[in-house]
Amino acid sequence: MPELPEIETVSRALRPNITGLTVQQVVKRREKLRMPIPNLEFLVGQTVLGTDRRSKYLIINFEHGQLLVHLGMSGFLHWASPTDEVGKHDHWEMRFTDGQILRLRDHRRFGCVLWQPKDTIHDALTHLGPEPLEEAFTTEILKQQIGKKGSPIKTVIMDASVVVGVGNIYANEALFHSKIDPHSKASDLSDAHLEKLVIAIKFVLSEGIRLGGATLRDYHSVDGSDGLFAQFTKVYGRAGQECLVCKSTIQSEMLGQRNTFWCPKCQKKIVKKTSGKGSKQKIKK
DNA sequence: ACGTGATCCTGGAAGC
DNA sequence: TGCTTCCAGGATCACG
Repeated sequence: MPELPEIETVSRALRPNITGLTVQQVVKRREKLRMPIPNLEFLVGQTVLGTDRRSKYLIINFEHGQLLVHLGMSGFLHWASPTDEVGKHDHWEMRFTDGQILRLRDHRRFGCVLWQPKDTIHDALTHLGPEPLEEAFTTEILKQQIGKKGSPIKTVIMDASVVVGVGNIYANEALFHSKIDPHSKASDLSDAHLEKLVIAIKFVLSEGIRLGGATLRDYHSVDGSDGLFAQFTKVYGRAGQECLVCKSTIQSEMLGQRNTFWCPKCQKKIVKKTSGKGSKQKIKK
């Protein structure tokens, strides 16, 4: 389940190895992932200038544009040599003139490969909200993005048009760290709550990156990755277990079709009271 | 305009 | 043991 920290980790790891390589061949073994893979034969002879990330898209830079690779939830890139066997779910690859092959494997096929010509923005990226780890992502910006949205705050922060890169695991964890009940209506949050939430989102994503993408749970288990995942999550996947802070039982429930975990004691449901003149924020148990 | 929920896909876990 | 059912997830689309 690659989320923002995993993509950032992949981008950083890939950069020194791929930069400067020249494409010899592009091989498409399956036409359709989540979206059709475009024909990219025009990349032959072009040299990789570097890698980047926008939202959960890995960006591979070329002189005439950018290759956007989304790993969906089960996708990953791996290096191969010409003699390596092609896996059942190796759907696409770039071969370079030095003999290395970069393969996209994605058994659930939720990923996609897109091309974005220079100085244009692909349709898939136009509606995206701010990057959570940039300084420009502030309490004020989050407040603007939320506007009058009355949905549960957890659903709202997972909406990529509000802020990108906050997947289910990080949404659960960020709400735990900010002590906000996931059911709270987004528009009911005060500036103080939003400030805590912004700090928590930045914190959990940064921690994810620091741990090299800790949430690679159903990833091919490289030794120790499971341990990192368990060490990272305070509420996600811990329904029925003790809260690590207060020992209350962690609750779980489907919210917005996603499994949601929270501590009923540490996390308070926020309800805005609109009695009489003006409105006051009140924290309700 | 906004909110909700179905859909895509498949390996592995859980249940019978 | 072997079969079936369920679950995970992000993005998109249809509908109310």
